[in-house]
Amino acid sequence: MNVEWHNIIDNQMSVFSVLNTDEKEQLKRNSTCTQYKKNDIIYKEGDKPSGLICLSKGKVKIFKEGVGGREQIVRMAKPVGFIGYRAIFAEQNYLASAEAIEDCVICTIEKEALFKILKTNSDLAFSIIRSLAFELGLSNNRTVTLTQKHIRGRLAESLVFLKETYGLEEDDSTIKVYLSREDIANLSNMTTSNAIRTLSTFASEKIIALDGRKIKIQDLKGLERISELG
Amino acid sequence: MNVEWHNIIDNQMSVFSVLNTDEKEQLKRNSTCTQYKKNDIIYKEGDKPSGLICLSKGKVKIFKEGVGGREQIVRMAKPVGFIGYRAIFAEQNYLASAEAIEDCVICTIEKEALFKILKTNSDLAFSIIRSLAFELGLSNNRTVTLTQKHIRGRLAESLVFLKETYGLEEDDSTIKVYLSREDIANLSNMTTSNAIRTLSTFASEKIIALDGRKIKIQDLKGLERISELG
DNA sequence: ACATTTGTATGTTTTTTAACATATTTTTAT
DNA sequence: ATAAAAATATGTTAAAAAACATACAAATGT
Repeated sequence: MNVEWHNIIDNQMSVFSVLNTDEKEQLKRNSTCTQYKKNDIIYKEGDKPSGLICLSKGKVKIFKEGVGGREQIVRMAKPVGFIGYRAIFAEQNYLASAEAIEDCVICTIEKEALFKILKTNSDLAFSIIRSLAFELGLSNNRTVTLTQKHIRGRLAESLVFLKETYGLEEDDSTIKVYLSREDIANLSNMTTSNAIRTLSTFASEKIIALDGRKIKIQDLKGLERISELG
Repeated sequence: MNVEWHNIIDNQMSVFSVLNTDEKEQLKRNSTCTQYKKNDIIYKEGDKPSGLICLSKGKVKIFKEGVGGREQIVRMAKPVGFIGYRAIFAEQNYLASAEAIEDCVICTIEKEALFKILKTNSDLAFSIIRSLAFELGLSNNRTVTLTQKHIRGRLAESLVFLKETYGLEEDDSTIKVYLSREDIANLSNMTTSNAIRTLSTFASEKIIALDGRKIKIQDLKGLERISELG
């Protein structure tokens, strides 16, 4: 627990870096950590959030079910980051579901303890306001991208997005996340068939190289060009 | 100026209702009001926000330019409400443009004055956090709707959305906003031709009645059914 | 009052993408 | 180890929506 906690709270990148020792101690006393296996559901659309979920280890997809149960991924989370923070701050139930795409460790901070500190620490409030506003910008961008770009543009953008979110392996070309073709399709608003087909086309054009779920980016500039043109 | 100000600050619906008299006075001293004519641009994608813009009178569309300059409306603002608050709180430039679709009166609160009060008033901070989180939920919903529903479903949803946002005229059926077919198309992610065509179809099915830009909803239940089915 | 532009309407064609079908490979469970 | 299930791959067909073309009406400027 302590090591996970250190990861979340004391991390330089964390919004909690603005808290003092006492405040951190308070949050810690009101938190619990849990482990999830790959493919485990962390929460489902419609559930009531009990606290702020922090991802300490592993990767998580956040998705909504649309027309006919068709899944749209709206966010890909990485450590250290929050999951489901929109619902807790909007004081609503979850509007999306979260599923572990790798084994994960998450810590949940109780809502009351968090809100109490939020009430007195304006730096934390500013941090959260900035995060939500930033995320809203991303969401509006995604709306335009997914509705206006063609299949190749959407897939190219998703690959660039995955590279920027999770980074590259030591070889400096393999995207550091291993998604099913179906997940790639659900991220890019297309059918699984079309994701497979278009990935194959990119591979035949030497823009990427495929090896199972491993995706190597061979021509980043080319990929970005396809993404921009739509 | 005073009447506009009253409209924005003292309104029950306003997030500023949590402020005390002194705080309201502070904001007022650091605000300016301007008038805009129909079709005037209030700000453009890429501009730097100078303050928090409050819409006191009139209606405004917020839109992004996508592939090939194609416009996607991401929000429709009404009085009393904010415009461009995402950018100011994310501390970014605008990611969308705002245009008056009617003659408008707007008041701009200087960023420094607003942030100063935000620093000391945690209720205001909570209000803003809740608003941003709520809006993020709407944005994610829209992403799924616009990508997954078919033309009829998207248009039906837009009409219901416009009715819920702006309400109905005294006749209890005419939507209280007068948009061009092009704007309706840009709200619903379709071409102008398809918006015109599908509106005509709805009219021939007696779901709506058209008279110029006036849209009467004749069968709300039917419209909602089409929207839900996609 | 007239010409010009802008908005509305509708038919036809073409492109894009989903749906469907069917193998083949890989993973998982027993 | 082997059967069953899931994931991947690719070809074909069908449906949806965009693009294009053209006509007409309404608003606007001179």
